[in-house]
Amino acid sequence: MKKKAADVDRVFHALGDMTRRAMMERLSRGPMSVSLLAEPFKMSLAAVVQHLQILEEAGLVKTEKVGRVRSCRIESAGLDSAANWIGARRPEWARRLDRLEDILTEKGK
Amino acid sequence: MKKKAADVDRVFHALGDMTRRAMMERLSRGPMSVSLLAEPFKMSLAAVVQHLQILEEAGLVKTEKVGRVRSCRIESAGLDSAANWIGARRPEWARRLDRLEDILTEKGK
DNA sequence: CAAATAGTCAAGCAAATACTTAAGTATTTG
DNA sequence: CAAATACTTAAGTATTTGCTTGACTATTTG
Repeated sequence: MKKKAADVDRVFHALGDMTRRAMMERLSRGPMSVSLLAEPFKMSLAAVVQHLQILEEAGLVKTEKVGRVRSCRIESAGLDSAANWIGARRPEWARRLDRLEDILTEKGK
Repeated sequence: MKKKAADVDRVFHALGDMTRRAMMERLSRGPMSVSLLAEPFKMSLAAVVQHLQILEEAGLVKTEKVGRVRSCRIESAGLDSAANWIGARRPEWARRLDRLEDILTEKGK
């Protein structure tokens, strides 16, 4: 159940890029095809696909090709491993505050 | 209270580098001087300081110079903004599971 | 079945990044 | 006060990265 360091590395490296984070942002609102995903970006489709590959290798995105269209969606495994890494490095008192905040927010919602 | 996109960018960019994450890992076990922090890395002290600057600009590390030694420690502001970004993009069901896990873990400790 | 669609692949280039070396500045310490 | 310590600064190099272009492969659609 332990995550390998190399996996965490891929995840953070992938999220280290502005464009790739924007793609995650887009995909977090629902799955879509490669060309629809690429639409708002001022770059070639090939470039978008290259970013997509990096996200996929990091376990942040899962894609599936049906016919001639490849559908992309967020895979939470990657984001989970990033969240865990951060959680483990944050000082204990900060984590406690978060938990408090979670509880308070729960009520508000 | 809202975080600027540029701030989140700096944080993820900073954490996107292997060496810088290793530094965070080291600092998460407690504050230390620059040269002690640099010790396990096979690179010049100057290179370590450059990484340190990036971490500091991202709000991930705070440093203070006393006499001739600069002391470094983790600052949770940066990690918080990264955690928030991830939390916002993870599908809702994943976040709920996390909260459940938190509650369960609380008992175990 | 021809044209359009949706992506794939590979080579190459320019900018960003990580790292080095070398010389310099404060601050201890013997 | 001289030597050692703990960085600091600047300039240059080499690698990595993001992106482009152009040619190519499937899969629809009219």
